Amino acid sequence: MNVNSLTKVIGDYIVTLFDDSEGSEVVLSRKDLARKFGCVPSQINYVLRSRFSPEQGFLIQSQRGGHGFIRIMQLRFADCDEYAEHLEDLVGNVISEQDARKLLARLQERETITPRERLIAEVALRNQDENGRTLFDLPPYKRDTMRAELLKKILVSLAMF
Amino acid sequence: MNVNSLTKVIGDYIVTLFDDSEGSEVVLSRKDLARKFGCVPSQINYVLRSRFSPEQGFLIQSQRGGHGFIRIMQLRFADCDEYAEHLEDLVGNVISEQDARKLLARLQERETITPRERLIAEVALRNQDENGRTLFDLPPYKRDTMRAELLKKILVSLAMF
DNA sequence: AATTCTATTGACTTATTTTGACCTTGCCTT
DNA sequence: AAGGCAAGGTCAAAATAAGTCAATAGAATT
Repeated sequence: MNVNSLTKVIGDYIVTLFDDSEGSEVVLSRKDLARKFGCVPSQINYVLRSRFSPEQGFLIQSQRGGHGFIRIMQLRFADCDEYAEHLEDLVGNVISEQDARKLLARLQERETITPRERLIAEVALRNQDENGRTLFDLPPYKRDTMRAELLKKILVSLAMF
Repeated sequence: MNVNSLTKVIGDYIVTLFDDSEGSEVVLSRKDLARKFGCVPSQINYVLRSRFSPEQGFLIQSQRGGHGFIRIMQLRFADCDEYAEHLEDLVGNVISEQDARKLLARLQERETITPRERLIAEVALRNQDENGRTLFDLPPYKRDTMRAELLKKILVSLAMF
């Protein structure tokens, strides 16, 4: 009983391609990849959509027809200001509890933040949320904007470090 | 159900999983766990909410759908309750901005927390303070108690040495 | 005895992965 | 230039699994 979904396996494989190639881009063939993992080609699109989106720091370029290909490029940032800006875009003006947690998890997985840093952030966010709910009786939308504010402050402060 | 509520049994079981596993994380399936203990799946959520919260030093990451899972990470040593109590005393029910900052600085100097961790804590505290002042127009005393609460939650969640 | 906190349950909701049928694009051959 | 073939793209349904919420039940506290 395999605990990993095919999507994860393929996603991990693509990440190893990045490691091996040491460049910031990887080119692959949808058909071949699908055959390699014994799945339907559209599964590859799903992997790309769910694991290599611009949100997650990747850009994808592809070509159909005879000599089709899929190119995945990893975004890089010139300086910490640019990175901070990217983070602010990522969070936006409003963010749900779930999305905030997912973002923190992703950052931790990528070793942008440590588990302890993530823990502090989560505790701070939860605390604010709880106060908003119980003390000030704030509507969900207000809490979502306040969550975004706090999360941005935290992440941007770390980006500068 | 004094000593052996199902919740306690399941919580203890999860703790044994931590002992058995080498690392500081455990991955489980809500459905299987529920079946193992003959309860409804949502009971597992209750166990997690009540025993494995970030405030208690755990982080939870989960995924729905096919190959769904629940991953619990333990970020502090289980037996620091004593020290945690000490921290609660240290912070007290009320703490000024200056004292909070001094405490964080001291902890950082002692290398109990890293500079980045201190930064997150300060950002969170300042953010809460500012909201309290500008958004809710809270009196200083209230802000001092809320500051103490947040600081304690953060420090206790790390429960460090 | 009343209240309040903690636990249990289940109906309903949301999210993720997998699969396949059908669509679009573009090189290449005729 | 037309048509064929070889990519890749889209979309939606099915399968699977977790989350939420509120009603209830049970324990503990006052």
